[in-house]
Amino acid sequence: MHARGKPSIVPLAHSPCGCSLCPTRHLCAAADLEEDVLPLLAACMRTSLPMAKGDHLYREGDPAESCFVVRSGVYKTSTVSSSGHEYITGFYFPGELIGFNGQRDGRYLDTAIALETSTVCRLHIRDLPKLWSIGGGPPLLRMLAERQDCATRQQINLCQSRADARVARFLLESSKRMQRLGRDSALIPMPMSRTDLANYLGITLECLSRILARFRNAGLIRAERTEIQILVLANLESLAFHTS
Amino acid sequence: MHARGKPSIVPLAHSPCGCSLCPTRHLCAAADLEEDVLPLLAACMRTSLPMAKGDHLYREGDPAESCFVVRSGVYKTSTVSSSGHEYITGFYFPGELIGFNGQRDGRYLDTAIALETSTVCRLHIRDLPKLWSIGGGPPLLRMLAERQDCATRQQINLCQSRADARVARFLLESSKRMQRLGRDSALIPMPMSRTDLANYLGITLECLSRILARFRNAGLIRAERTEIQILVLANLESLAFHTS
DNA sequence: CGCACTATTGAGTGCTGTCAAGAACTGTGG
DNA sequence: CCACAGTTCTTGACAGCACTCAATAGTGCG
Repeated sequence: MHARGKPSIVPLAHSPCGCSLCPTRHLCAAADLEEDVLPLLAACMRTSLPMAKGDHLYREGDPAESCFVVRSGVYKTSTVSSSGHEYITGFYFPGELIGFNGQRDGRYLDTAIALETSTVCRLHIRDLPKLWSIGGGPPLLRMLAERQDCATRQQINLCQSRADARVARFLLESSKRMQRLGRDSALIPMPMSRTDLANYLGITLECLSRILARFRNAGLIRAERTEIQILVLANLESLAFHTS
Repeated sequence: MHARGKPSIVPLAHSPCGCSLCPTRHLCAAADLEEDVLPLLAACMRTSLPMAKGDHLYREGDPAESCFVVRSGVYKTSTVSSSGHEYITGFYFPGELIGFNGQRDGRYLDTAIALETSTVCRLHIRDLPKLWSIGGGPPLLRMLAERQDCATRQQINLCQSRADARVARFLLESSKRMQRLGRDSALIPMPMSRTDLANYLGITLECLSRILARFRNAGLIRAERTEIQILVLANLESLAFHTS
């Protein structure tokens, strides 16, 4: 139940981050701030050393002294119910906030794990006043609202009883994410296992596998182990919003 | 599609709120602040006049200049997908934050409607710095994290494919809410229609009706139109977490 | 190259969605 | 207080889809 697959807990040592030079600064709070404020923002944050696939950023129940913004790579969060079942609650790409739920009662409510070599920018909670004083308040709130919206969209997706609609919507959602990152919006990276994705989508592994096969046979996608290419966006969209 | 059932848009006129006298002050940000700071908190907020059942607090797409804390009554939020289908995204009881998603891009992402005679405390976004300066920052963040957690829990609930488990978990979740409000945790108010609840739970109206009947026949609950009484909590819990 | 893990494919059962009808409730007006 | 109409909720029958169990194929790693 308490799978301590890797030794390292919580982030690694942190080096100061040069927001001005960060290739992903247009994705996080830095996007809302003037160029000359970025050094001040950098003084509030610390960039982690690269974390390896499978490393824990934090664990459910750990004291929550920080929240994080993904700088590179991908993370997943999961939580364990009282019945012992594990639920994947989200995937996080660069520019996305992670670990804020710890502010509810001072302890993280989920576990965050890197899905590939990844880095985060760490914001210590005690530095929040400093962040606020340099005008970082509104951008932080914007990112919080974004995270909220992401959860709500997934909530809506899960209300669709049809499994193929869920998968289609996941692909469309991912496509928008890639577009936001300035990447090819037709090329969806799949760093997570099929098991994790099925769990996240509330369907079984077998069902997901079948649906991907169906999509592939219909010529809608080209599905590989670690990435999916969208070939016919329109058909995917009609599937995603098909009532019934 | 654009159902303007009621004339009044956004809140009604606001009167200053006396947080010190508020019967629900231990549920919102006021709970984290010292007694002598409450007048300062009150200066940041405005309490609405009572809103009638069916009144809109705000509508999807409206400019988002405020967020709200429910002071009394119940609200629901809903959003309309591109296909025109409506989704109920949440129910909000006293002390719960609502309308914050508007901070993502300055416009509300959902529509909020009162389910019974209700009031809210309004926080204007331009007053956020003032709120922060009196120490209201951390409590606000706590409430944001709470809202986030609520969405995540619902997301997890919807991952359960079994409809009876979803209903059982909704009842348990509601029970905890009542406990938090200091009410009878076995008495779940149902101000929403069965249609809205089924929508929220991602099942059909008929299925929800059948499950409630099944629970009732099994002696687990006493189901009325506007409230449900939990009779055997343990059995409900075993249903909620029954794997499969 | 062999092993362990992950992913795909197949067959059968059960639950939920759909369609349809009937019952109960709500609010209005006499 | 009652009658009535509209809405909301409950119950029934059937079909389709996703889950379960089971076996096979593929992948990554030592």
